[in-house]
Amino acid sequence: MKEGPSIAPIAALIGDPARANMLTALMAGRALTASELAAEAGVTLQTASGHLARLESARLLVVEKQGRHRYFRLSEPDVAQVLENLMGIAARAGLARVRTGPRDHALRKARVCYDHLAGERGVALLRGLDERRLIADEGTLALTEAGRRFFCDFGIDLERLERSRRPLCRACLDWSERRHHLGGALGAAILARLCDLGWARRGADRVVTFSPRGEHEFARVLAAPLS
Amino acid sequence: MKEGPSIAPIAALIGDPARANMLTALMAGRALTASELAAEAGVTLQTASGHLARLESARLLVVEKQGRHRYFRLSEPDVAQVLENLMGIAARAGLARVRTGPRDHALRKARVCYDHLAGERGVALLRGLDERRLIADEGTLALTEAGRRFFCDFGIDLERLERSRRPLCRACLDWSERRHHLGGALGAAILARLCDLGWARRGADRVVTFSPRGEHEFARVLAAPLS
DNA sequence: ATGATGCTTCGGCGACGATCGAAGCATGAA
DNA sequence: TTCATGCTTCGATCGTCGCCGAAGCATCAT
Repeated sequence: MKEGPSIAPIAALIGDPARANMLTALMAGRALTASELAAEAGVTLQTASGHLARLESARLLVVEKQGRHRYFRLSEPDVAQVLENLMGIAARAGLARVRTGPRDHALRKARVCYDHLAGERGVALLRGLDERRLIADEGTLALTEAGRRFFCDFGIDLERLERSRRPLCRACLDWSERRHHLGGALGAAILARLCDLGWARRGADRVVTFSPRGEHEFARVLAAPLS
Repeated sequence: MKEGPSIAPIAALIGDPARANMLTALMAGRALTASELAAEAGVTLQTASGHLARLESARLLVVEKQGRHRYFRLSEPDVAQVLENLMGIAARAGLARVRTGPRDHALRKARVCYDHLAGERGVALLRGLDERRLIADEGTLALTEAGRRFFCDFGIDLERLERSRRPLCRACLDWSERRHHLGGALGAAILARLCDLGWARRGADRVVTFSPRGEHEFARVLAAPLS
């Protein structure tokens, strides 16, 4: 009846539990096969196949064929962003999952949000960069001169990041902490570097685990103490 | 089966056409009555009543009673942001509304995105502020010293804005332009000031119309030429 | 070839939920 | 009080869509 693109079909697509589970699983940033996604969603393969076809034709997912496998991943970062935003709203509405096991604790501590660090550690990272004046948070985020030097030393190729179309720093709202963590190209690069250095490791799911030494170094040079 | 808040119920709520129409109507930032929303959605009053009750209990909407009327509005800016993000995805999926009338053109030109300016003019505004070095866009947005002085002269109380919890500048993705426009507290304040000055006027729907003089002044002191 | 694996298509079943008519309950006006 | 308006609740209907079993295609291995 009105104007603008119609959001209902897209939202309805996300609104089915099986599809939502698949999309959530893909927020870890890895590409998964149809069978894996069927298991994640708790449905049979033929049901999952139908769902995936619909998600793909709506361009929420893109597919890559490799032999007999079909690997699915989220098509664009903004899809991940919508999902993360929805989690924030769901958390406020009190729609936490019933099964809140030990993994849930690990998730709140440190997890992958599409391709950057989220959870307690993600929030501590942003606060640490702010307190160290490596990033200026004047309502929004910008790299300082000191920050520029620091990240070059830290082993991140800023020039390459800036040539991409993606924003360098982006404040991303954390559903578990209700505060911002660092997204954008820099956020992704930092997580990648943490893994390269062996300070952290990305698990099969979205959980990020720190090594003892990594935890120590992370707190020393990057993060703020937990508040 | 997994972890984190479950997004499916929230997305399903947005995924019904009637509810989506109501939410879209509320993106204009005004509070509307149940009857008005029923008309927007094209359903009877009793159907709308049920929808609204569900949207409220999920905290997507808040209600305010005034006499025999119940005024509904979006509960938080992040709800509006999810809706705008969904529009972006829907636009990419090619789900434009069938009825693309003259109002659609007006909407693409200038519209309200929750409480700030969007559309061609909104994008031109952000680009103009950037080119004039009033806002620094180093991957993300921050007010410069020159910008701080400018907006004080322009009649915006920056100190008040900064005391609020809301971010001052925020890049908001525009579904029609596929580029960023300015949101956040400053974005909202600028739109309000444009209306105070008589340069622009907010219509009953989301359309923003500029006066001839307002259009001229807007282009002179704020916006960039249309690219 | 033969079989195994990964995935898709088809058909039918079942359930959830969107819808509206009718009745009920408030609030405000005369 | 009496009536009108705005909204909610109830009950019943009906369409849509998610689901799985079974069969059909691909691709790869032997």
